[in-house]
Amino acid sequence: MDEQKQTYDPAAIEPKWQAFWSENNVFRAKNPGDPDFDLEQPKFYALDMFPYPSASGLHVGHPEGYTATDIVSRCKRAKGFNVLHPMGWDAFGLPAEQFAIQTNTHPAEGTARNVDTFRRQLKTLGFSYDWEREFGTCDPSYFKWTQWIFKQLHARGLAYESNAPVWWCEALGTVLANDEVINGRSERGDHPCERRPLRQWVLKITEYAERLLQDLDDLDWSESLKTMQREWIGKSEGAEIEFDVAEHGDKKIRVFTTRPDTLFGASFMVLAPEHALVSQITTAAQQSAVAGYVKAAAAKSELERTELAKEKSGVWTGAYAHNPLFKKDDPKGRIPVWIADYVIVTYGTGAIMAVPAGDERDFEFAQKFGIAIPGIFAPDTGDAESDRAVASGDKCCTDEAPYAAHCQTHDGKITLHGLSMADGMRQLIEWLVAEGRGEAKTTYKIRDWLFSRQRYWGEPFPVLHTDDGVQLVADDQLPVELPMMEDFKPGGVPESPLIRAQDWVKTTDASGRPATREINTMPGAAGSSWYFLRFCDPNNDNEFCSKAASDYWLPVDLYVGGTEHAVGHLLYSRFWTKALHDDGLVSVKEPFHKLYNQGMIQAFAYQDERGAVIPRDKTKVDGDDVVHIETGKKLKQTVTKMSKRYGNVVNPDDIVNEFGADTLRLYEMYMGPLADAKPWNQKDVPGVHRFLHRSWRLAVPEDAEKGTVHAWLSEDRDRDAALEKALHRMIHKVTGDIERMAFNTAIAAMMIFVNEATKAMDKLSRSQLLRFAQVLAPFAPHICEELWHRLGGEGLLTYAAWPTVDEKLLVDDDVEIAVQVLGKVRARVKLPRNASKDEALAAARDSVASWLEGKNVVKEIVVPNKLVNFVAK
RNA sequence: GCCGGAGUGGCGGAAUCGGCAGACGCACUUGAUUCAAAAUCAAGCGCCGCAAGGCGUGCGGGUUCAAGUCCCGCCUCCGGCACCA
Repeated sequence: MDEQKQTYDPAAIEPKWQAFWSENNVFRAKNPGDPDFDLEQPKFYALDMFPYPSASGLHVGHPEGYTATDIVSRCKRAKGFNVLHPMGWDAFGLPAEQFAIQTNTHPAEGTARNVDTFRRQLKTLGFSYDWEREFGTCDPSYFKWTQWIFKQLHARGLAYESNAPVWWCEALGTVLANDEVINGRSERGDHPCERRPLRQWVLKITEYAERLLQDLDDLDWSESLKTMQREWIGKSEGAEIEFDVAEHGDKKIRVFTTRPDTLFGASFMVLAPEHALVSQITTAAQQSAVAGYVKAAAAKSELERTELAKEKSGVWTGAYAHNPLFKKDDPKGRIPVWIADYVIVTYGTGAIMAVPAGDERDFEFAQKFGIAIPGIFAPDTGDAESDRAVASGDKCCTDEAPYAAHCQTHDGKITLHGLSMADGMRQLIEWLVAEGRGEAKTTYKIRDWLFSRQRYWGEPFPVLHTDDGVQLVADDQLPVELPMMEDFKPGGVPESPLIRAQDWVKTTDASGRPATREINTMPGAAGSSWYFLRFCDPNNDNEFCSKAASDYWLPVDLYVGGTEHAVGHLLYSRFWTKALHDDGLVSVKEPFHKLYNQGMIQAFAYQDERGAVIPRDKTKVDGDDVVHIETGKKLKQTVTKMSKRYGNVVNPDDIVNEFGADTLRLYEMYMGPLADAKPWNQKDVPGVHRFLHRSWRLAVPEDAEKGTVHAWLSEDRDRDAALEKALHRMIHKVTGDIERMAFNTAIAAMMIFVNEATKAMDKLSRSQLLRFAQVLAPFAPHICEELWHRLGGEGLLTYAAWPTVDEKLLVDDDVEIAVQVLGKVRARVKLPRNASKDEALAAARDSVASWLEGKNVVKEIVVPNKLVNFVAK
């Protein structure tokens, strides 16, 4: 075949096997309809969050998750599964365009180059992807179907144009969705954003809010991620209640509350400053104060509004509302209407009833402005001072508390006293409904998905604007491709650069009438909302994905990636899947069954006594310490995110060049639990590299004259019983650990085996080494395929059946048990496995005789095959 | 403020069901090999103590024959949410 070196040489064997796998299409996944497809074979779909191909290339964080899914994929393949393990590129979007502007190139060019780099880097790592399924979201053959799906959403009324206020980011020259704006600043670039009413395309994700919430329960996702989605969806149950505005006959204020039962304690109302009623009900005397407050609130950025949240502010409108619990002419029901910026116009009805005795914010507000705080809860703490305060309303009581006796409707029909909170709410809502004053209501915080951007590098909408309104481009005209533009920079106006491509914009509709194209483009998350579906059937020109293919492959069995997509991509993908399901286009309701979040790979950094991180090139190692080169002062080790600024970024290419891909894969899996954040420690890398050398030496002699493999391995022979047991124990451990994604302990188990085998090297059999190579292969595939080949394993290791474990070999004949006196280990004794209780006690008592001398054993605990504990006084 | 997760040697981490804390790796120490170094191999390596022994999983209590693991109260760090009525 080729020149065979005797020492472990990853630089030679890794490219060799990568080429072999590629040329022979070893990792191709069979699809329904393929000639050799077998529907009986179980399937496994292992998916990575496909990367955004940035100009800086692969980061060590990428291979962390990719290695994890690759291990599972290779193991499943060996266990007889038909495995779908694809890779592609999330290639449309802002950063590519930003980079193109900076470097004065076209984003298509830069993206293609970056994709080439990523592909090359990933291929050197030996991932078992089915590269025939590769695509990028910016490929016309892909975004044709992204546009087609948009049409399906539009047909069902899930896509609409809106003029509502949206987040506009001047620096990025585009509008952004809620999940892309954090505290009023853009997630990407940290630029300030502001609310502006602009015509935009919006997707009606709110229609799916309840199902997106309910269906979370059955997913195998971490609780923290589910919590993030639940909080984002933000469901609240309660009621809407209608108040008349006094002296304004027909004017009514509707409020949303989660505690309608506390209506008895409502002593004022608050409208958001932007609320439509404000200008209508404000009295002449309050006109200027109210106008001033509204203006000031509008000028505040979102950030200022939340930052200044500590101190309540507000202005009285001069108007009064009437609490429907009281008779029309009862002055107790007459409560003032205020405006304040702690009430948010976009949530609920933008107006609240304020119950200072039951809500901390309302309490704070009432105290500051001297508004009445009517007590509505009965004392029950037993603490005199506290009880007095609760009863009089001097204390806010936000927990569930018994109602006061006077909580009774004016008609006497409802008395809350003695009821539970749930019953109180239910009865009061019933009363309000009967009175025509309100109804039960559920609200959600989630807003519809802002789906258009004023940028060039995205999917064009399949939309034409005509005098008659919006028309969708016919299916046979898809895809609508981007026009080639020299200058695609965003303009200063909130309008897409595509407006300058007038040749493209001006067109005709199907019947030849003049039309203009939609000039906004879709957001980056459009293409990533269904790529997992396309991977099932990526080369289909007639459908977005055949039903047979998606029925077979979906849902994704294992999805691995970072938490940064918790409320963006992961929610949008679930939404699109449900929408397509409702159209009968896919069978599943959820795309990702098991989701695993990898932790971030961090790096060590060094900080001075003030805590400032000193860049790596300004530090040096001095004995056991790391010191600042300029000052010579000792620095303290800390852990940070990898950052160019600190000079502690690790490039995977460097590791591959120095140690090989197998070492990189193994090291990243050995660092610690996949889900944990953990620091890269360059000093640990040679440790796993040594392990591979030791593994290699189990098979290959250093001296070429002694042969390709050790003489004793040339043919099979009797297996050494002790090694066979150690091997079975190891295989059992590794198999279970892969199943529970505990790769670090799996590797530790293999190290233990190699250590044992090294000590009795010439007792190893060929069969034992072949099986060892098989279980190591998912982690370090190249070295194992090479060992398999050299040892004369049948066919390719990749498709060799996973070794079986003989349960009988997992147990020893003798066990060592710990002997404790009063819970402290004082001796160990060796006993036959499953020795009787008496036998164990007798042996144990002898072993700790000196500890029991002069003492009275009052109790004896025997845990079979583990320990004996004497309780002696 | 609220909701999660975590805190174990010099470092990364292990302990899957309440049953021997520190697996495995790194670093370090000693020895073998070597002219020497690297590599490799062998041994040691939680803390205090000459030893016997004692102490030890963020802190303080508790349950238990037995607690890193369970309960109560705190501290610190990380992540998320945050005037959402």
